[in-house]
Amino acid sequence: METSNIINSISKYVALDEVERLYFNSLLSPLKIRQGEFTEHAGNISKGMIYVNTGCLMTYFTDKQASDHVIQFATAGWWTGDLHSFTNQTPSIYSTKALDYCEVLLLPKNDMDQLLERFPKFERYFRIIFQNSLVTHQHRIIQNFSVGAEERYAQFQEKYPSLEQYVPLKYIASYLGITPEFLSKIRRRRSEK
Amino acid sequence: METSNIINSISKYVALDEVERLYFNSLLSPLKIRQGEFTEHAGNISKGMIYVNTGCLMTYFTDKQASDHVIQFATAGWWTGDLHSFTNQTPSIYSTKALDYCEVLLLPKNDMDQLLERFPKFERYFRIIFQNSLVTHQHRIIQNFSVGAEERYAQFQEKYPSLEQYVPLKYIASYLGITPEFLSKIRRRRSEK
DNA sequence: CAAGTTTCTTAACCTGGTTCAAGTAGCCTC
DNA sequence: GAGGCTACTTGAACCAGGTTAAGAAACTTG
Repeated sequence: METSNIINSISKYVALDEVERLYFNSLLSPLKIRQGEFTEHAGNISKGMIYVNTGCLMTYFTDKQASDHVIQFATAGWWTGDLHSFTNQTPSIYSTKALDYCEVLLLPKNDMDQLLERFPKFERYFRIIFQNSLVTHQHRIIQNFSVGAEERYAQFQEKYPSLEQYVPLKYIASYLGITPEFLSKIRRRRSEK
Repeated sequence: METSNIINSISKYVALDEVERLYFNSLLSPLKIRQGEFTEHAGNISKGMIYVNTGCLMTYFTDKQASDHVIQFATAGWWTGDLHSFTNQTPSIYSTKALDYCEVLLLPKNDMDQLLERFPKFERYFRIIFQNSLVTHQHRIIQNFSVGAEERYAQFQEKYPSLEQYVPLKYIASYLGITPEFLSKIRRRRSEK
């Protein structure tokens, strides 16, 4: 069943009965996305929150100089999307692209609103998800200020060991806030030790 | 009444009845903090989430080279504290210091747990607070990568116009991720135009 | 497998921001 | 109002990381 992963994940935080499970399932649209395709595109309004079942997506921001900045990779078990556009239903500043063949579940804004209205239990789940994510984001901001690119790269590898296999290095560079050229330099420097 | 601000703030997101208001009030400890004093100290376990009624606090991280990095300023109407230490009741890596005479409300972990257990309505409030904060943090990460220090400073002034009056420049520099010396240079460059 | 496209690397040069060291200016406080 | 803090500024030397341009691998797709 396509939604068993997410149900298991939610069950770690809140206990769901049969009615809740079925209702929640009914709100999710399973999507299959080929490598290189987009689930969200900057300029459009977010279609919804995206839960990743398999594969890997990245969401990134394109600045005025037309260079991209990766803000998140999402693999199995993660939520992704543009939270601001989702919340306010305003045009998104981010795009989300599949780095891989992906199977995801889409939860549109209206459905999420109804879900939370009808079963406040899910408020708890999302509160915890956002709370944890917030901690991670704070930590990332600090790391970007207080440690150099080489160490950030090492930490990235430690934290997401599987990612480097199938994410192009240039996107990892972007996530780390450096250029692909400089990441190359780091990798070289390191291999010489 | 010391807790009227926070009640008003919550009421923007969820409607509270008299029982809920009274119970919530009973969980909050009002604290008066003199300038320079700490509400939280790195190494200790978080005492709770802190809601600012008046004044201004900053929370910062001290790295291995003993230099400080400001992650947040909190003025009236904001929550602050170390969310990671709060959630997991593990020693904090941040310190929170009053830049000013402050009046704050403390919500300890146990009390928050009980509050959420008893009145799930509050889950919704905190879910929204964290969700919004997450959007802000994502945005800050991107800005740090995609725009230079001078523009970041300009954005900071625009976003928090009142702050510069009573926050020392060195802390603003730290928040922006630059040295006080470089902020000085930026200010000079700008005043010459 | 040949041709085209994208990713990754290398190297020379450049720049935004740091470091260090000194000086100035605004405080408290006695 | 003199002495001692702490905040802020200046300038010179320096460095982490960016830019540009080119070539080498690695993957498409015909």
